[in-house]
This record gives sequence, structure tokens and C-alpha cells, in this order.
Amino acid sequence: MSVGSGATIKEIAIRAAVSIATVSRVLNHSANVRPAVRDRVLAIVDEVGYEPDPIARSLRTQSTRTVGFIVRDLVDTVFSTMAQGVDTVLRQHDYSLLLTTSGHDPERDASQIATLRNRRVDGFILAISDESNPTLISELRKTTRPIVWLDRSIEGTATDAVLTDYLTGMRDAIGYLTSLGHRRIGYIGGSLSIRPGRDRLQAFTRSMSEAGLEPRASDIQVGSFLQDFGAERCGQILDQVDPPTAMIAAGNQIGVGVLTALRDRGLRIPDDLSLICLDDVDLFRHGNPPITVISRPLERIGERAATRLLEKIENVDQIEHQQIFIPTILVIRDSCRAIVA
Amino acid sequence: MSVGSGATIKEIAIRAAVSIATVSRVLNHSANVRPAVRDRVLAIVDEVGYEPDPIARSLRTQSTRTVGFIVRDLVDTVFSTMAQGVDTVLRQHDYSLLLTTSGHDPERDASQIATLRNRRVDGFILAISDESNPTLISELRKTTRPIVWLDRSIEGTATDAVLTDYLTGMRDAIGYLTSLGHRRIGYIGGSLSIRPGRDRLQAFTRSMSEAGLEPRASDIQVGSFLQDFGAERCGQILDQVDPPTAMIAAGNQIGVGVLTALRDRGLRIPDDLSLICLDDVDLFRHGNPPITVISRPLERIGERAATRLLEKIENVDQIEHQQIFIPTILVIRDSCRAIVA
DNA sequence: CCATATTGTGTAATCGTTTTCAGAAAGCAT
DNA sequence: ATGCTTTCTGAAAACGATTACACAATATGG
Repeated sequence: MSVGSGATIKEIAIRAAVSIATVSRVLNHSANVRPAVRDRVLAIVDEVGYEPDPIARSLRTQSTRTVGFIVRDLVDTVFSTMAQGVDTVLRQHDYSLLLTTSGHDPERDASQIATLRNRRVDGFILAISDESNPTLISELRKTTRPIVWLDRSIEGTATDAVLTDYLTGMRDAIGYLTSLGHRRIGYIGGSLSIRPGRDRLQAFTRSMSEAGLEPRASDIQVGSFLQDFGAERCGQILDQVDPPTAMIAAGNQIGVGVLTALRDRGLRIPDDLSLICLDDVDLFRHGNPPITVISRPLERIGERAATRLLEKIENVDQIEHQQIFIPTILVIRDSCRAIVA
Repeated sequence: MSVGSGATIKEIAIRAAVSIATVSRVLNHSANVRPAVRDRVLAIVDEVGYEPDPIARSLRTQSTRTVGFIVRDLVDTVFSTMAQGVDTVLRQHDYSLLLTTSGHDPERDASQIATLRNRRVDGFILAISDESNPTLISELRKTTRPIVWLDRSIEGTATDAVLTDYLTGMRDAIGYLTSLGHRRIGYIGGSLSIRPGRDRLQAFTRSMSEAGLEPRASDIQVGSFLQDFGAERCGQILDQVDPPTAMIAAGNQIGVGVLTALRDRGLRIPDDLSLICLDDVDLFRHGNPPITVISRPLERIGERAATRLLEKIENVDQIEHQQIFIPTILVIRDSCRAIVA
């Protein structure tokens, strides 16, 4: 299928000796065009390699076949992998991906939404940095096109979202650690201003209490998903007189931070500390030792979000919202050891 | 700066009691508008929160302020990091990024170019999978908008490109290894159908001969950038009766493959093999041991490409082509040991 | 104060489509 | 043939901006 050639619908119309309306009909709904005419037009279209100008079409139809996707940070494999999934689905449906980053800055989230809206995207997939930022909220009110949240949700409004069920994997993780004899388990998590921050923490405390354990407040550190935070708080937790024997790093960058903190102190995994990280990135999968992780299908998550968004876009009357929960699983590797009590 | 509101230029014109031409003039080149009128219009624009519809504007101006970027694979941090750099620059200049993947499939490269062209992007940044694919070549001929190649170039045509000077880092790497006493150094590299495949190999052989070494043919394996290839060929090289003492993995995924191959054989770094990988990804930086790498500023590379592309876009008469070479550096960590000869 | 140059402004064409509306052509029964 | 549907088709009006052109208003110089 050759593509391009500056031809316009008008030229096709002339060469096929029909009006542009007929050409347009042939190319679109095709309702009620005499077969002979249809074939003639199609032949010319093919010969010339004509493709309708999507800009002109957009102007008329108010649809761009374009989806905006905002992520915090493309360097983070978690987001780029999701983006890959989004791209896969969009491509299959002749949509294009307008991708942009917000760099952990809530104001930039808002301004990117504005930009994308101005560009007339047909829908949004959002994985932004702060669910409760007021600028964001007011920006959202101006947005009429469908939104699918990626591991996010906005307080007080029904939303479409693809969320992660962190409990399944977390429960297994805690169960696994306790089965190895661990009782003191530390937790380092990200900001509570987005859903994974909250959900992961909740999954942790719940899993702990299900296991009959009550974590010390000082063993739980939350606040940021960044690597430095992970490193710093890991140190803080380990500096206690009687530190935990195991640790959950609830975020891949936090996990990296933990790893560097341990290395800095000359501590080894799993001998000196058992570690379970969240999200199965290269570093954990192929590290030495390979790290046990709570894993989720990142690419699939992106695909689901895109699929759902397209449903909403092509089905405007569809009013109800859907929350899709993707389960997590525990992938056991070599970063946890048994405690001899 | 509030944004959006379905207002059109016509409404602004009415409320400001001027013609739409005047409103347009105020908003654009602004040439020759009476200050009083200008302020009145601007006030209304501000009050209403009017923003011109970029679709309509594009239709008229034949420019979309949009750049298409094609990468092989977003999951690969190398590409997503470059994309981050591209995004940074585009955002600053009010351009948007249409990002898409080709999944190592040259035909898909070509069809994505067609799609982006059809979408009237103002320019392309291309990091495609096979520089000599005929479909690609013929697709390129149809493309009139400026292209900046990312670590790629097309035989026989002057192109704008941001390329990597692999020699600087490679020379240091080989120098470093020889200074440690290594004489047999293996090399695993990617496909020769894209420039980094060729340039890295050439940098290697040249660096070797500069060091007075002549690598055995069987120590050099090239063909694919994929992880499995790296693992397989690593095995092949090591299975020789008298295997190399050091290895260069000229690609981050190849490096991952090497790591897994070594692990499968129970070989340790650096004790059993000294290893230097290319591109400084998390796994190498934070692995155990941290891997010595030939590194380049990936995000910066993306930024340079975007900057260069915007230059070409906004300066259509600029006819000459530019090739920008980014040097690589050796980052020494703990994956190489001295040989006691 | 008049002729002329300069500056400001509006009308209308244009970009390339889709789609409404009306009318032409064809089909069908009588 | 005639009248009445039904099926096709084209002219023209959007969509929302930019811009060429012409003319009105003002400024400038004598």
C-alpha cells in the first residue's frame, strides 16, 4: 500500500469525473454509491496513491485519532514499558500516540493536559504525579474527552482506570518472608499523593496483620518514589539498634536506592538483609543475586489502558466507568534467606 | 495561564468589535495593529481563555508543530532515555512528540514513516532497524520534511544525524584491558545493517590493532542486538578451548545476555571473565559487581537530535547537512580484573 | 490645506475535508 | 406512459484559522 502524494480529493474527483462529495462517500461510509462509480473512484485513488489529509478531516469531524499519554518520567522503565503497550494497541487501531512527560512536577502535569487538550486529542491516558493538585483538578474540569487513569484515580469522581491489585503479590511476599522466619520487615514506599503509594502501603500493613505481625512505625518509611529517598530511608531503617531482617522496596527506583545503600554499607543480599522489590525491571531480574520481586505485566497494563480508552472514544454514549484491576504476583529469586531464630 | 474554552476566533472578533483578520493579526505577527485595538483584543482573548485551534491553523499553514520519532523498542532504556531528551526540547518549543515503535521490523519502520508523513509531522527523528531496507528507502524518497537520524545514516545520501563516536570510549576500554594484562579480548556486537553495529565493530578492531593486538575471528561475534543473541554467542566464545579473558558486549541488551550466560555457567565477574558493556543502564551501574561501561549521554543525544531538527524545520532554506558526533567515555567500575601473566 | 505616503482594518479566498439538502436518475407498479 | 418511491449524485455550507488585497484612516511634507 503506497502512501502519500500531494493529491487532494478535488483532483480525484476531477479524474473520476464525479464530485468531491462522491469521492468522500466512497472513502467513508460508502452508503449509496453506484458500484461502477465506486470502482472507478477507487481505481483512481489507488493509482494516484491518494490519502485524505487527516488535518482537514479533523477540522471537519472534530476527531484527531490521536491519544495523549502523560507519564512522570520516560527514563523509568516502568513507564516506558507501559508506553510500549499503549503504542501497540493504538497502532493497531490507526491512532497515534502523543507522548509527553511531567517530570514529577504536578504543575507540569496540568499544563501538559492543557496542551494535549488544545491539540484536540481524542482521549487521555494519565499517569501523573499528584492526584490532588488543585491546578490539575481544575484542568480536568475543562476536559471533555475521555480519560483513562493508569494506576491513578481522582478522589470523589468516578473514573475509568487501570489499577494494580498490589495485595495479591504483597500478601504472597509477606507470607513468603514469614515462612522463612522473618518477623521484622521494613517497608519503603513512595508518595501517598498517588494511588500506588497508598495502595502498596495498605497492601503491606494489611498483609502484615494477616500474618499476625505488627510492624513498628520506624520500620515503615514513605514519601517519595525516587532512588535517593530509597537509599536514605533504607539507611535510616538499618541504623536502628535492632533493624529488620527483611525489607520491601515498594517501587523500582526505591529498590535501586536500597541496593546502593546496602552496597555503601558493605551489606550483602540476602546474607545481611532479605529484600523484595516491586516491579520486575532488568536490574532485579538479572542482578546478582537476582532479586525476588512483586511483578505485574507492565506492557499488558498499557495495552489494557489503551484498549479501554479506545472503547470510550468510539462509544461516546458509553457512560459508565470501569476500573480494571491487574493482579500482581510474587516472583521468587535469590534475595531472601531463611532466618534461624 | 488558563487554557481552553471552545471559543473561536469569530467570537473574539465579535466581542472585540473587530474583524477576525485583526484578531488573527494580534495573535500572530502582530504587524500594524493599533495599540488600543491590540489591547482590547488581548483583553478579550485573556478573559475568554481563547486559544486558536491548532487543527485549523495547521490546515492553513501546512505546519503541525509536531515531530515524529520512531524507535525500535521503547522497553529498551536506551531508546526511552533518548525519547525523554527529545521530549524535553520539543516541549520547550511548543512542539509535540508523536512517538511510535517499529519492533525491530524494517517493514514497520517504513509503514510508520508513511503514517507519520500522512499525519503531516513537521519533521522526523529516526532510529530505525535496518538502514538498507528497500521499502524504507523508497518511503524516504516520498518524504519532504526534514529528518534527523539518531545513530543511523543512509548510504549514499547526505543526511543530518546525531552519531556516536564509539572510538573514544572503545580505545580507552581496550587500553584499559591491555593495561590490566588482557591479550585475548572477545567482542559481541549487533547487526551490521545499522550504523552502531558497524561503527562499534570498527572501533573495536581499530582499537585492538592500535594496541598491537590481532583478535581471532572466532572471538568476534556480530549479528543482533538482542539479549538472546548475546547469551548464545557469549557461550560460543567461551566454549573455545582457549577462551578470551575479557569481553566487550557492544550493546546493552547483548550485555544482559552475556550476564545471563555467565550466570548459567556459574562463571563470575571479574574473576572468570572481565567484562565491559556499552551504554550505562541501571543494570550495569547498580549491578553486583558494577560493570565497567562505555557510556554516552543518552538524554543529551535525544536533545541534540531534537534541537537540530527544529533548526531545520524553522529554517527551511538551510540546505546543508550536519553530522553531530557525541563522544563516548569509559566508566571504570569493578568488572575487570588484572591478569597475572 | 492638499497631495501623498504610511498605517490599520475588513472582506473574502483559501487550506482539504465531511455532510446537509435538494434535485436527478432509476426502479416499480399500474 | 404515468406517478411514486428509492437510490445516486452534486452544489454548497460548514470546520476555524491565515493572509492577499483593497480601501479607509491617519501621518507627513510642502
